[in-house]
Amino acid sequence: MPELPEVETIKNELLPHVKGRTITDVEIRRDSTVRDTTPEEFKSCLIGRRIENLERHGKYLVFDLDNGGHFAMHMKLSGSLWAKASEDEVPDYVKAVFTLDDGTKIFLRDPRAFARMWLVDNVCEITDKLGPEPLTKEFTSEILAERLKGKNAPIKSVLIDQVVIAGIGNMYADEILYDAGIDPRRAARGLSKEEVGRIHKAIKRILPQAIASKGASVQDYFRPSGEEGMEQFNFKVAHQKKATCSCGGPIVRIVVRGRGTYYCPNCQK
DNA sequence: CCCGGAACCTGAAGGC
DNA sequence: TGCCTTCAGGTTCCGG
Repeated sequence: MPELPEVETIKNELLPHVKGRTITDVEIRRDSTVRDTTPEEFKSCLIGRRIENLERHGKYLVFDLDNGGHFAMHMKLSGSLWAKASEDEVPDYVKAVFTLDDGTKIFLRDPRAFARMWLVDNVCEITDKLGPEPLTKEFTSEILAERLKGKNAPIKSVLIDQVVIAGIGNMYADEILYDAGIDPRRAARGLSKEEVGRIHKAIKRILPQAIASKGASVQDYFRPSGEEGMEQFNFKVAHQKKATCSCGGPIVRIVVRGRGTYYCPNCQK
């Protein structure tokens, strides 16, 4: 599922295909993909616009347009963007197609049909709802401690709350807590300063490593080339059904606040 | 404020 | 083998 490292990879790898290109056509194959406006208005606002840049905010991908407007996408569980020369084979489960002035087609592929896109006047509409970006210099251990302060919810739930930190989802939260050696059920406010420091260090290690691997292809994540990411092969606990930890103990799946959670009871206290 | 649950979706996995 | 049921997951919204 696209989390911060996957959306960052999509942004990085899609950019050379779209930067400076003008949108010549938009096809919406499933109306519910477009939010807050009609597919017709969405199309008419995009056709003829040049794409100046791409931004990632948390798990959101934002296209900057030459008229100062933007449109945003959220891949939710199974969305991916494929860039193809026009006559190439077409992926399945396509919900929207963008044609560019050099003939490139950008396909929104989404088997679960949860992905959404919408027009955005000001990027603040997106960033105002999000906590800090975890990979910035400003995101220190002290800031993390501040964000966790007073929260009685399990640390796993707090880490995936986009209001607390932007971009961490279910699978990376599991990997981060394994790396930090913290039981996912621990109350956030009960963590010591040293333990918060370990989580902070794990965030700063796991997310860049996943970006270097071009994301993790579990479920339906693909890069714009159609290739898979490689980070899933580095997972220690996430989605490791019936696996054994390096300590010799079993990886266990539990449910934390309704989310499937993998961890090692022996290594995570 | 905090929490739980439903809704949105449908391919895949599991049960019989 | 094949049919049927259940599950997973991010976000939003509603209700207690």
